[in-house]
Amino acid sequence: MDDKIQRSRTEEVHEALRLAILEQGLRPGARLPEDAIGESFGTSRTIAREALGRLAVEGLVELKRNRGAFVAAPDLEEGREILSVRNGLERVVVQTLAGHISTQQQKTLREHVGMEREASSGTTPHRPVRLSGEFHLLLARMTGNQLLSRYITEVVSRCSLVFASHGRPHSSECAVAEHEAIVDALVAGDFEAAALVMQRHLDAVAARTLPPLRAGTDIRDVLARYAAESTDTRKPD
Amino acid sequence: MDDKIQRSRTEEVHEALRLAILEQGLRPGARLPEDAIGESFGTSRTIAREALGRLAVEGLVELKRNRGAFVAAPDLEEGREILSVRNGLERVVVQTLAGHISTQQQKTLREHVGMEREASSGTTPHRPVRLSGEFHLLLARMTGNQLLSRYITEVVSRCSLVFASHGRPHSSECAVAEHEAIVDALVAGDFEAAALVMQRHLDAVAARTLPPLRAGTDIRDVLARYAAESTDTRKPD
DNA sequence: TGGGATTTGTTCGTATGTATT
DNA sequence: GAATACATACGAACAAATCCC
Repeated sequence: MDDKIQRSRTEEVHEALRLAILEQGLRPGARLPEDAIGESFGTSRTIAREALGRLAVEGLVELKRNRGAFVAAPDLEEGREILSVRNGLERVVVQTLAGHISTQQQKTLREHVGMEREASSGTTPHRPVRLSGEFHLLLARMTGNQLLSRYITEVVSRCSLVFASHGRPHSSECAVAEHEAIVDALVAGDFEAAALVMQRHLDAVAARTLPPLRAGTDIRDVLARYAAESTDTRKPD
Repeated sequence: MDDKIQRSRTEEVHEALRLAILEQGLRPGARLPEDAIGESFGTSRTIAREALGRLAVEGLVELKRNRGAFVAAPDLEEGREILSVRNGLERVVVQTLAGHISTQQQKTLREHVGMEREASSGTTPHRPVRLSGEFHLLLARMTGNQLLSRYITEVVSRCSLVFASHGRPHSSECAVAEHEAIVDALVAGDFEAAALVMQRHLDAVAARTLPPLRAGTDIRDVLARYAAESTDTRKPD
């Protein structure tokens, strides 16, 4: 018998696709035909279809009725929405964690930040970005709150997608320092301080990646925030 | 041709099942065989299966490998986790809304609270509960933030499930007064005040339904929060 | 322990709807 | 504007796993 846990075929495909999207092997807007996916993974359309369905729930792919699946291409307005939610969730994380960091956990966090620092001087392009995201996932998991972990995973993934769609390569050095400050604050145990550092960190990330709104960018991106003023939530298609 | 929007068969079943679970037509722990569902809705297993998959992502049903689907039966620890997350999300809601309530929106909210007040003196058992949940959904939708709406929908649903599993019938009169206070605070535009009222409201809800933690409760519920210190997230099955 | 009944996991074929020339 | 090409929506049947007697 296998000693690795039996994982459904669907979950395998789901995870693989997810990685491919986040690593930008599949770019935002790319088509995802069930046939092609099934063939790639040596399975049938049914599995591919189910995996796509779950990715759609997570917001990583967009499902268009009778037209198929596409890698989600969130616009800047959507990016701001996601960051707004993420802010609230990360606040819960630091609230839960502040003053309850074990020495073992502290060690784990310090080591991770160390890896980030190393990677930041390396040449691989998206490795620092991935590590940066994993820092937040690490924190979320330490809360022991499964739902919180799931949501953080989701918003971090979607943030990556937003950056992939609109961000230009940015130096992530400052992010490392900010992560360090977060760990310090959590260990110190002052919740308010930790919350503030976290919020400023996320604001900084946002500023680095969603800043422009300058001339030359897609006009629709600019208009979106004004269109959002009207509170209708239904979108015709 | 139909003038109502074409909705996929899957979505119909998904929504119907969801309602059935929330209205407690299907009790927590109940089996959900694909066959039976398909037959009930006059469709095949494929549709039922997909609907169940999505409900699983939302946390309303639990999928056991090769054993089928069951209505989720969250334990008290899970209930606290959900409420913790919900607290953070609702905070974002009031943060976004405070001071930005249009007169039309105010009217809508007042009317809803009015309905709640009426229903609270009625005899139907779960109607006040549903209305109470819908109040929060209403607020979430008013933010215009789609992700936030989705998450709030999910946590509100799961809270209902927690209450269904562990709550005893509780008078919801006080909840109406609390909802009123929230609207007042939002209209007044003081975010901090609104956040405080919202948090106290959720704490009150929690206290009414998940109060114990006294001697005699399941010890594992108490220990779980300490066990969370160790950061392993995998559960064997 | 074992075998039959039941339920899920998966595949593939047909119908339907959308985009394109 | 109609016909063609293509991809999805849905369903029926087979294979494998689990449960129960």
